[in-house]
Amino acid sequence: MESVLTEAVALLDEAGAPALTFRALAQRLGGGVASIYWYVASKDELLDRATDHVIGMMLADIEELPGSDDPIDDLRAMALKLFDAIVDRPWLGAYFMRNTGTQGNSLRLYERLGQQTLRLDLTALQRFHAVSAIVGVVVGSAVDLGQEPPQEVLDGAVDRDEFLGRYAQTWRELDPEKFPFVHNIVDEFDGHDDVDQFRSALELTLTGLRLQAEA
Amino acid sequence: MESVLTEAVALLDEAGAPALTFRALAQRLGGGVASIYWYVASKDELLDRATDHVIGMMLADIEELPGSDDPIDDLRAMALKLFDAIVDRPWLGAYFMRNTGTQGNSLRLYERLGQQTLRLDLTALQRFHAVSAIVGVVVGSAVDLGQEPPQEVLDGAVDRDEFLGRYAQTWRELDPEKFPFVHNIVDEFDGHDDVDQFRSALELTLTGLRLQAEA
DNA sequence: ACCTGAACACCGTTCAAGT
DNA sequence: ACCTGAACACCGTTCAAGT
Repeated sequence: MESVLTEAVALLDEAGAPALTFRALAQRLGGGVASIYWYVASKDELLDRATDHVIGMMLADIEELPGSDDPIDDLRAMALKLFDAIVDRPWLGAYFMRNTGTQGNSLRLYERLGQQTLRLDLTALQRFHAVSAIVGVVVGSAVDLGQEPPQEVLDGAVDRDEFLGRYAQTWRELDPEKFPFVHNIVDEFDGHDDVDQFRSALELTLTGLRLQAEA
Repeated sequence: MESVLTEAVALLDEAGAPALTFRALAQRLGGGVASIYWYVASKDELLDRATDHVIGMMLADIEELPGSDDPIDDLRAMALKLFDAIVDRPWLGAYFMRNTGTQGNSLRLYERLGQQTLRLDLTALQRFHAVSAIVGVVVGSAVDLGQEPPQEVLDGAVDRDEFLGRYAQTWRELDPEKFPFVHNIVDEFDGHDDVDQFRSALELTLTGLRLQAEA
């Protein structure tokens, strides 16, 4: 069972979600296709368990964080750790936090984030919404990451900066009258860093949260 | 071509992403499977174009909004319209704003959101990040919506409140020592409204943004 | 308890051929 | 320019059968 999940995650890491096939997995495990059905009932369950498996590792990372006297600083540190893990595993974007409700490591992670809000002067409803918002920021960025590489970049035929630059160029050729915003930000888009984008989005949410807690 | 997209969207609306099949689509169009390949080069392109098609309708909705003297109020109104549209089409969650960079209605929508930030006292970088953050909140909530209905609810065998209540019950049975946060918010989770959750997440981001613009 | 081979139904995609 | 039937390679899943 353990090795089924390990190899499933390895396949996902190596070539993304489409690479995780019962046949490919069986071959790696040196067995038949149908054997896997003894461990999981369906591909959905395989994906769920594989995701839960890596969330378990993320959870271990997060529990090692030092912690501070500011719960919002701690939330930021935790969210950044999550983001880092998703950068390393873009396929997670599609499955991360899919089943918070169901038992397992997703729930433990959810709890861990939520515990920081217990240290803030908020109502229970505000806490529930705050954690949803933070998870939402992470998932929103994760989805972005999950579908960014457009095959040419994966092939190494063209690097990310060149790819962004190409898009930026088509933006610069748009009518400035009709696309004033795109023209305003195109230089920022060109060569931008995903982690900066994530940090900013997170910061807006955390600022709003801090204000709410101090009100 | 137009009818290909219309029927594709109809299939997606009726039974979600798995229902959109070249064979199902061909049958609806009263033709052969291979015919569709004269209009689109692949299923990915079909999905992209179908998504762009509905984003075009969302864009029309958004352009009808009255507009106010407060750009942040306008951003909130636009984001809520987007959320409403995604509630009606949960399958959008997986594809919404997947290709902002590429031409089409996604880019126009992106521009439209961004134009509101031009009315705020921000740097170009802050504007770029602000719009990403808002889109992120929408996408984050959209993904949540896209995977919520767990077949029993779709079948109508059990309604949403009952489904949430069942989860809430398993949460209440967890050890309160290990899951203090979950216990703190379980009553809020039970029977919660998705739109409230979205509004709160959006509000935190918009509050942060307003503060940034006034700094 | 754990594994297997072989089949089934379904899928996206291609291609040579038609009008 | 537009459509077709038939095939190909691949997929998740099942099942009767083995150890």
